[in-house]
Amino acid sequence: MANFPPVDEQLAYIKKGAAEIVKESELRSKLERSLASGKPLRVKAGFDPTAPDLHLGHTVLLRKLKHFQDLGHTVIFLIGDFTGMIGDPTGRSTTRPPLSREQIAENAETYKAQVFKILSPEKTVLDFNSRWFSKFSAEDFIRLMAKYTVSQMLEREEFHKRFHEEKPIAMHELLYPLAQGYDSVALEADVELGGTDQKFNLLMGRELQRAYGQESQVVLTTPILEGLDGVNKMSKSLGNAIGIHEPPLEMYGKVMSISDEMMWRYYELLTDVRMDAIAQMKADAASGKAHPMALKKELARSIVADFHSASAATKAADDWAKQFQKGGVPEDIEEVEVYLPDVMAPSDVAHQEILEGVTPIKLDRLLAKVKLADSIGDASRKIRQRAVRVDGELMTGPVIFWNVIGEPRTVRVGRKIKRVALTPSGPTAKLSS
RNA sequence: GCACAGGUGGGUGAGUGGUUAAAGCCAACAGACUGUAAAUCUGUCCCUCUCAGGAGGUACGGAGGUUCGAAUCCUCCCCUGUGCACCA
Repeated sequence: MANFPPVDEQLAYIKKGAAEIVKESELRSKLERSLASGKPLRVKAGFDPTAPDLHLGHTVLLRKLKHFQDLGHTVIFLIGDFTGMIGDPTGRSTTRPPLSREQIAENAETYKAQVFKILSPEKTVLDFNSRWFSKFSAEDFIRLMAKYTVSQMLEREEFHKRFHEEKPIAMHELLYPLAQGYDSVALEADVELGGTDQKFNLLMGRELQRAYGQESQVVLTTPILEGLDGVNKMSKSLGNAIGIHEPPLEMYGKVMSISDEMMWRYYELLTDVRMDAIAQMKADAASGKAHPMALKKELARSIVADFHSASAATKAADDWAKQFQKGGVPEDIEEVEVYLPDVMAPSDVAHQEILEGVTPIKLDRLLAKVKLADSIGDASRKIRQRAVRVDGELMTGPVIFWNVIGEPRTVRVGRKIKRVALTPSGPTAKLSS
């Protein structure tokens, strides 16, 4: 197991794409020791058990973890099932309900399925911080709290800001950084990885390790990836995320929707394209030598291929081109069935004769029913805004006529498309894709 | 516990008795433009019904009350922040 690359080589590999390393000199000496002893470094990263839906933003960190694995070190993937009960004070004050054993186990499985798309399962140690915290007594906690001071805690920007804005800070929120920091003590971590927004928590690990008589871990932060809006960090709750489990077409489309400016950052953080190659592309785009769209397509293809397959990526590219560039319809659209009586117009409204097999349908209800609109009112507005097409035909009124027996029809609202079939009876809410 | 300041739509933030479903801004959504993007312009942005002209129902922390009429006034309650608290 003692076949580590030379220290300088390792350092260079690790530094690529890292936002900050505290401290690099310590990392170097740790690597030197590891090389000499043949003992891999223990590299830790913690994850919140409440959000097992990973998105591309998380993969920036995972990629960096992978790099450590590539170098032969031990990666500890820590699920913060205990700290999850506290709730990370980063961001909004959404109180999180404690998770049950089953939920945690379930989420852990979900994590594994997603994370191992990037990390090597056999080189990854999966752990839970409830392993040590469930045995923590009130006394232990008081001892832990005694290691840190209130003013030190208030140095944290999040707390500092809220304190001065006279916003609430709950006691338990102060415990979060302490608990997370203690994880490093319990694991005797050599290195901890996290996003730059976690810097405070990561540094806490260093302080606490020292306080508990251990050598301090090295902290490596990774940049926070901006979401689709190009401004805020990618986050599911902000609705600007690309989930790694999303279908190829959706993923491809979302990547295509980022701004040209963001494209470089995505190239940098989400692909293995080298920095000089990215710089070259940037120059080509600026000089008109390469079309930004073509470069973005390549980016989208690469990302989809990472999480699905090369063939899925190619197909997504074709479908996407069909749907958005040629105004056509991709091959695999979600098909939904709608129970006819739910959307049938009252007979007195049908100011035309009902032909054989043709039924008047309330389009606004239909759109709301299949979730192409938020509500009936919303659907009604969309129709007025000339955003609704059925089988490519622009809809201008609330009532349409539908051949009940016919094939499913393609309903389009803006960029969203679904194939809708009516079922005359039996509320079979069948979904397929 | 006492005193003071606050609690408005997804976010911010106006509004202190009556065209206020509630300004402005942001976000979001749709249309035009485009390269799919960005920028720009236009429209929409609580729910339901509608013959698409409109009609009705909810909504400004919660519950009552005053009034022809309340987000706006009164009472009680809940929540947040700040100050007071010991040395008598």
